[in-house]
Amino acid sequence: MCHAVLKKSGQPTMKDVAREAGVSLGTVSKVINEIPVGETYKNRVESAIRKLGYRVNNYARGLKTNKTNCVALLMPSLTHPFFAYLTDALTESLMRHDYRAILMITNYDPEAETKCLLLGQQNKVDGVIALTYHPNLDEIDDSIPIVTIDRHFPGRIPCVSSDNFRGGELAAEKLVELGCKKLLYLGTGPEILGEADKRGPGFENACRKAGVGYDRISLHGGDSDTAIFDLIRERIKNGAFDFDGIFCKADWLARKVLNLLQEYGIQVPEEVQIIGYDGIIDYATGLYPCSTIVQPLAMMAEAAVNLVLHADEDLAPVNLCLPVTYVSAGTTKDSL
Amino acid sequence: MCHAVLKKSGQPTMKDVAREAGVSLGTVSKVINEIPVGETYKNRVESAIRKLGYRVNNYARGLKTNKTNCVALLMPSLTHPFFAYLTDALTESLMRHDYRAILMITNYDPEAETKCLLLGQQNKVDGVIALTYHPNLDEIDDSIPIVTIDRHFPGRIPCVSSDNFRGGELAAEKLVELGCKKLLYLGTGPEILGEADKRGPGFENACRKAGVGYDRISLHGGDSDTAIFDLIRERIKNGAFDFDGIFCKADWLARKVLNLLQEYGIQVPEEVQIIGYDGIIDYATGLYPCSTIVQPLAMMAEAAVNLVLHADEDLAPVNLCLPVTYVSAGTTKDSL
DNA sequence: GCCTGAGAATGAAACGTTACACAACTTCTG
DNA sequence: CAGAAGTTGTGTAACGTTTCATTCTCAGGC
Repeated sequence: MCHAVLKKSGQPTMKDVAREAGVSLGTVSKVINEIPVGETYKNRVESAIRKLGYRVNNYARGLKTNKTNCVALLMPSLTHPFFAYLTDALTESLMRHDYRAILMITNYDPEAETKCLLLGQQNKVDGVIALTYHPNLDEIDDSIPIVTIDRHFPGRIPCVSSDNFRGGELAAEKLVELGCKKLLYLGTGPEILGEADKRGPGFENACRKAGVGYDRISLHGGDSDTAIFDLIRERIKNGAFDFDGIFCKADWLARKVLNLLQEYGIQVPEEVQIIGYDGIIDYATGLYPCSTIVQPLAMMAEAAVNLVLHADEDLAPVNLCLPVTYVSAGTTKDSL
Repeated sequence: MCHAVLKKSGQPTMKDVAREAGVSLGTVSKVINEIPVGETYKNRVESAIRKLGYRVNNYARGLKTNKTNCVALLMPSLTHPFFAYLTDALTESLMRHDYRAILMITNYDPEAETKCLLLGQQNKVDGVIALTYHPNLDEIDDSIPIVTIDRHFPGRIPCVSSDNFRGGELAAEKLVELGCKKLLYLGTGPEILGEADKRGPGFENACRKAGVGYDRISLHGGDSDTAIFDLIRERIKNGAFDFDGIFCKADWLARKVLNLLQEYGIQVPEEVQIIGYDGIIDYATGLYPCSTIVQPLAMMAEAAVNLVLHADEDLAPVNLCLPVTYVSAGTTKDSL
């Protein structure tokens, strides 16, 4: 019924709407951007938009306004549940704010991280939320705001993380409270690279404060490093495994250790209690995988999004540590 | 040392490069797009680009060429490991092809699905890869190619999935081969909505062919439907649970059923054998969560990306079912 | 030596928006 | 009722690219 004038091809543009409504381009623009405009004009434009099925072309708009409503998300991988859940929360938060998420997977590769950061700039994203390891920030100019998660870079790049130090403390406090006499930390070495590495110092701090003995076994490679398990096996065989409480830097690690101990007939939590970190509820079982320190995932995502979207206002605290909580779930005596 | 002429603000543009190199805009464009150009000119332009740190503005380019090198990814959620792994694979595949992934989370909400599809059009993505349930396709014009995963819509929208029917058959065949006499399928009802629902018919087909008895208990709500577990409990209590082989529509369901059976002291795999579907290796344990039918995730991602990027050439088979494999992992007798 | 044609760089016109200066019209005010 | 002030819509110039018709240059052929 409504035979619009044949266009060469493709979607209708503002020009078509203006012609259809018998108004100027500027008026159409105002209606679209919700700038007050006379009632009659507004109605005419709106019905023309409906009739033609007009939709704003975000690329033209982005070119003109230099604002794209896109944020790049840099993640090492989505196979790690923490990253997957975080990405889910970040994306949903961005969408609520009427932003789009451009997802980039870096595979823990510094070169890829740098490349993605540059790609973000080229794509004119309004900001970047990055969970990275060693990007080369020298190559990145400061034309777009960057917010990191779990990684505090020198300079003024804001960082969002859970309160890792406090999380470590909390784990130690709980284990002591539950009767442990000799504790073990399984995590990264003493050198602090990311915020997550502060779990160890927090743990050790609380151990000292409580006057309880502790030791550490360090993962040196990435998550695929298995040397740590051989070390534990060794100690168990030699009778040198005299710990009754273990804090693991992540839940997946806690699960692996749990399996390993059970392999040797060591009862958890009766003989050894284990606390992990992350607190991602397992999709399969609907349960926490182990007793754990829970990161406030939704809060972290929301905070990161807010920081990156309001980066210009720079009333931002540079390093945001959000509160963690302890949850008992099977690998500590309080869950019996 | 190199004091470039002060620009009003922001990144250098092609115009700046042209001025710096003493050539025309067109020449710069050619160099950038790798269109042959005289050696001297090329060198002059390239060093000007390096000197100024010029980067293409993808928004200007997109406006002009109507090609954005972006593909929208519609996912219900990233908390389901299958979706997370799939998104990971899709994103990596897209990046290899020099495309960006715009991630959209729909939360299984048809309205959100429709909205995201429209948003994709407005954002001028070059295509959409969608794992959706009930979007309102009427509102979507065919200005951009859509490829679905696990969901075959009437019309000419190509669909990529694992060979769900064959997967169901395979599960039944294996259970029979391992000595099962009475089988059970836990999955969706007989109505086929998505490709995944064909696991049931495949299973039943193989059961009939093998002449072995089978039954079905259907999940009616989404993954959060717990009625099915009550039903199983009921049957166990009544002594009406006489199955020795169960095929579950997903690994997470198999895990839950496994836990439930163990709760009642039923031995797996000795008394009852279980096979799931998906085959996502658990990050925590590094193992398959149960004996399972493995979907060819990487292949599916690659296929979906190829289909969406070459949609115009339309030599595309409309419904692509990729081969599945069986893996034994603890819940069947062949893993003892 | 003139003409033709190939090859190569140029310059202007888009692409679909927004923003701003301006014009046209109301509405007050004294 | 003239003029100022306030509204409200119009038209045009960008934004940073690509594209294509055009111009320029230089050989080669007759």
